[in-house]
Amino acid sequence: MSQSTDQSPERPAGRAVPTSADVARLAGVSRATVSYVLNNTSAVRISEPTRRRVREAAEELGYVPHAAARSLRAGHSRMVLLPTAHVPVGPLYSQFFNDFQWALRRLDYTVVQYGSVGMRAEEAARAWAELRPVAVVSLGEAELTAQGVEILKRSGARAVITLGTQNVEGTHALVMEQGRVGEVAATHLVETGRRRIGVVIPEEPGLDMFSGPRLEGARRAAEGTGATVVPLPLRYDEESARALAARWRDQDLDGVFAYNDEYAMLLMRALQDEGISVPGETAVIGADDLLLGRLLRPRLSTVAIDMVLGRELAELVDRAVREPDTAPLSRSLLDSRVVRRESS
Amino acid sequence: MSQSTDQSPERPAGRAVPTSADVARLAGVSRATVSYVLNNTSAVRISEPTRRRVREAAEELGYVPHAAARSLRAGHSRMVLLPTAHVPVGPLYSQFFNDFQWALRRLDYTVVQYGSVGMRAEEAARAWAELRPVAVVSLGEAELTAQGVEILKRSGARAVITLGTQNVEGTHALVMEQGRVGEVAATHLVETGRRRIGVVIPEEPGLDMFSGPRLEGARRAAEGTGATVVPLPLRYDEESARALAARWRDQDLDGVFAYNDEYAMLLMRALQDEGISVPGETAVIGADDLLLGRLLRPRLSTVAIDMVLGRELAELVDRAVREPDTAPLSRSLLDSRVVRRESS
DNA sequence: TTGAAAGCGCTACCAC
DNA sequence: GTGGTAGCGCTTTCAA
Repeated sequence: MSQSTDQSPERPAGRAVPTSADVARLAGVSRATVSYVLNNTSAVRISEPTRRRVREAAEELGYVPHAAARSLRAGHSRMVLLPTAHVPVGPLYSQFFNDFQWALRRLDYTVVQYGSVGMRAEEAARAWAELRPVAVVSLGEAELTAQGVEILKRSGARAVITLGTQNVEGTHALVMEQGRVGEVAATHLVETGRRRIGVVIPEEPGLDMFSGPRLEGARRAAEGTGATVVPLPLRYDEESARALAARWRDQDLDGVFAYNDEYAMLLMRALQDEGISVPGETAVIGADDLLLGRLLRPRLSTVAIDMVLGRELAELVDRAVREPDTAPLSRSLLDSRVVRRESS
Repeated sequence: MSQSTDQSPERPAGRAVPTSADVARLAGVSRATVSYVLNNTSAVRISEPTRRRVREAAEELGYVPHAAARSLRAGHSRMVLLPTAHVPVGPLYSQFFNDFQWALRRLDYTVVQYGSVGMRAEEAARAWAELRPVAVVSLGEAELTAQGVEILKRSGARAVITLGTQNVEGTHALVMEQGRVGEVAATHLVETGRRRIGVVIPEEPGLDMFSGPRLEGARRAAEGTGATVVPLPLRYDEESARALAARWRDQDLDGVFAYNDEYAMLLMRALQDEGISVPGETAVIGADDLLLGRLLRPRLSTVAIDMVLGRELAELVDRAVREPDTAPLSRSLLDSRVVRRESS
């Protein structure tokens, strides 16, 4: 809005952007005919010579239809909006994410990622609503309040789907049951005889939504077994790991679930440097089943997380769009299982 | 296009999406006034009571302006389109990416990521052009031909910026000089007395655009020094690494630049398992300076890559948009330096 | 088989 | 101060 907004006096050498009217003029037909030809409208028959003239004119001018005008006229779009606060990291997640995008594309949706870092929940929801997406799939890092959902639905979104750990009112909640990850890890440690179990909580921001439920899951698993669970804050650097390892024996820990394989590798190295034997004195288990964990000695035990297929999820989105009134679905997106190697 | 496209007979319980006309009706004013108030248009003075009535009406209806209609009217948008074929991996890249998005937002652009996996170059360019972005910043994974650039510019894009390894005609090319990475790595190996230098080439798809230039850079560095460079294809799994290590002595290699730290860790483990001492018999150097590399024994030498600030790049984009006629800028986005630890 | 025209939601001129 | 209204580019009904 800061620059001159009317027409385009600052458009230089390049001639103005061609519209369907330009194509019509060049082809010597009406705009209606142009539309029919370029959209292959079946309800109307256009002679082959006309079709060719229109196509050639469009080609010559480099005509590309204006999506905004089109969806304004149609009254709806097929845009699926994916708000992302942070680009998700990790091969597991990004693989899933690519599949998901690809599958939505195949279903003829336009997938648009909208980075919403540093906006408050409601403000962000308004920004998304301005784009009039047919569906919003929140990846969970971007927060979404009941109020935000209301705004989106009022502005025409036919499906709001949250893909995370929380369960927001009025949405289809696809839950990544992070608790299960902590649960299977802790169960494994308990069953192999550990009694004082640490659970690493990353201090890095943005991970709380995973680490919290994982800790809770671990607590659940320990309940009634006589084992205790101890939260262990840890920054992802060597200094922090060293400090934690130095206090290890004071805390009398004999097992640890280290949030994921990366934190596990960091901590395991620090423990070994401190002279604490793994798995003899302390068992260590990570999560994500990274290849790198297999390269350590001892090889790192881990929780493998099987994520639902992107294609499957895309179909869920499609169904939610087509039948907005079906009961909000709520389903778990991941399954967790222990892969025992040598560190536990 | 597949479903009934006119009006919205399938919109159920929820009343129709409110427009500025609805707000005007409820507030008892004209649509023009609504627009003035909600946009804080300074050229026109509206009485305070009227302003309040309009605001309350908008609030009550849950009115959110329609971005497509707005930009159609304005004749331009402030959308910056970021086509992404694959979600970029690695903390370095994603940090940069987040900064970049955030900075563009601050400059009042709407940042939209458009996943274009599985489209051919020209087809993708048309899809982007339909959205009429003011700028397109290609991350390099999505290919962009001279033809594609032409389409985008014809459809009103004021800046097309490629952020990658290639230099596409007609764009502002921000080059990530991957060659430098290979060059400093190889130089380091040569200077520390290595003569038969392997360069790992990942077999995973999508990495060629990095690995190719890195290999070339290594070749450049070796030139005239008497050292030879040997390309080593490697898949990111233990089997492939084991096979490569088994052939190691036949190839008479005494140093290797392993593409990045992850491949380096994989390979180093395989070499050690094969009884090849590192760095005694063979030096190993990776790239990216991952924390995990420091945890190995020997600690992994690496090439640290300093990426330009996202904010800086966002300003470049802004300038390119405001002055589309300035000479295409071409600048290097990264600087590389060797971090020598124990593996080389 | 083709054309004329209405109208999607919005903003910015020009009257009053 | 406020309202009427044209028109951005497109699709689709209705008429010819």
